[in-house]
Amino acid sequence: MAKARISPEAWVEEGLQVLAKGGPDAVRVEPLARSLGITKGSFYWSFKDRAALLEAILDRWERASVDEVIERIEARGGEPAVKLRHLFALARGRDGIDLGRVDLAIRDWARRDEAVAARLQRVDDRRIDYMRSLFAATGAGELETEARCLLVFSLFVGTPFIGASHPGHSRAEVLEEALDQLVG
Amino acid sequence: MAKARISPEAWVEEGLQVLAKGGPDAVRVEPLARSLGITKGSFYWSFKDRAALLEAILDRWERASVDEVIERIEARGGEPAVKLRHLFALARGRDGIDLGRVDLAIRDWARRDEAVAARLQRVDDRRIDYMRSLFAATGAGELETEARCLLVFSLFVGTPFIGASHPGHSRAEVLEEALDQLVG
DNA sequence: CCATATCCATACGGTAGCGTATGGATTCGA
DNA sequence: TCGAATCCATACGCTACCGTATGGATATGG
Repeated sequence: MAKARISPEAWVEEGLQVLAKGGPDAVRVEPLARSLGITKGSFYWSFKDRAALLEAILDRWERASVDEVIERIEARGGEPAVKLRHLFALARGRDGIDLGRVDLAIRDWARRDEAVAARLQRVDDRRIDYMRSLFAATGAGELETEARCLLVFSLFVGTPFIGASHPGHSRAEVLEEALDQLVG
Repeated sequence: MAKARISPEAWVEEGLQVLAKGGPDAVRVEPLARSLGITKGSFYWSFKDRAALLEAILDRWERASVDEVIERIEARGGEPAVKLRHLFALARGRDGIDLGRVDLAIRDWARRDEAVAARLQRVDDRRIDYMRSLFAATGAGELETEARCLLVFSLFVGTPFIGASHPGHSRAEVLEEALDQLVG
């Protein structure tokens, strides 16, 4: 759209949007250029090739979905249970980009790309480390804590994938109840 | 590989494998033909086009991952809690094909294709209906039951997506503990 | 004001897959 | 056994995208 000059970050930002909506296979240079109202000549000035863009997208995702999220939660403070719910909400979305969808796309992507899988493992470890520290403050057993981490995390990951309905209740209600059972 | 003639089912079977490994974008006619040791001339005899194959793949998945699974569980019988664990295991894999991976690929696919989303919703509803009937037999509250269904289901869906490790415990251990907390 | 670095448009060759057309091979029924 | 139906190979045109090359436009500092 904008006739103005495009920064490398703009490619990454647009790439995140497309990744969220269509998966990594949909992140293509020429369509991206078209939706930015520009040609790919610009792209190959800023990036070596398509792979370099995907790298940059993953970098941006990692920063946004771990560092910045934890930073915000800690800045806001509160009880561990509050922080846990805050974590749940904040990891979903932020600013313009839908972090939840990006997250899902990357999880699927990781299943067929080792480098992405390694990066995802690092990200998940860091998130669960943080979650564990919050659960630990509530004084639960070790294995029990681990199980709750997995439950909360899979609730976070799995829920948006699930297409079922709950007769008589909204998904939000059921989610709320599930979190109650887990974090009190 | 086989020089022999190829049945339409063989295309679907191979398509499921590829879908599980690489997602719907990887299900392409010519590569599929090559891995079957044949050319696409055969394909366009049995199928109208690529979309028809994807349809057939989804049909096969729906039958295998709902009807056949529930059928087997009921045939085997047992306590509801046993059936729930049985369901958990059986929905993962069967015969040659890795139903768990297919499931994940389709979930991601549903995020960008309405028809697939509708079908997934139908499948998930049927699975959760069955699960609800099992939980109901344990005499839990309504909303609590609904929450447990969502938790078990998201555990099923989310776990294989999660790349985190659990210091001191294996994933299987943690999963076992989580299921204990949910179904007893 | 001009020279140079920066950024972008256009054109090109190359690859991969889709769907069609056409004819050859193989199987099957009468 | 011999048509006829079934199944498959090959060749073709078409589209979309990747990455490169080259030159034009635009900014920027001296």
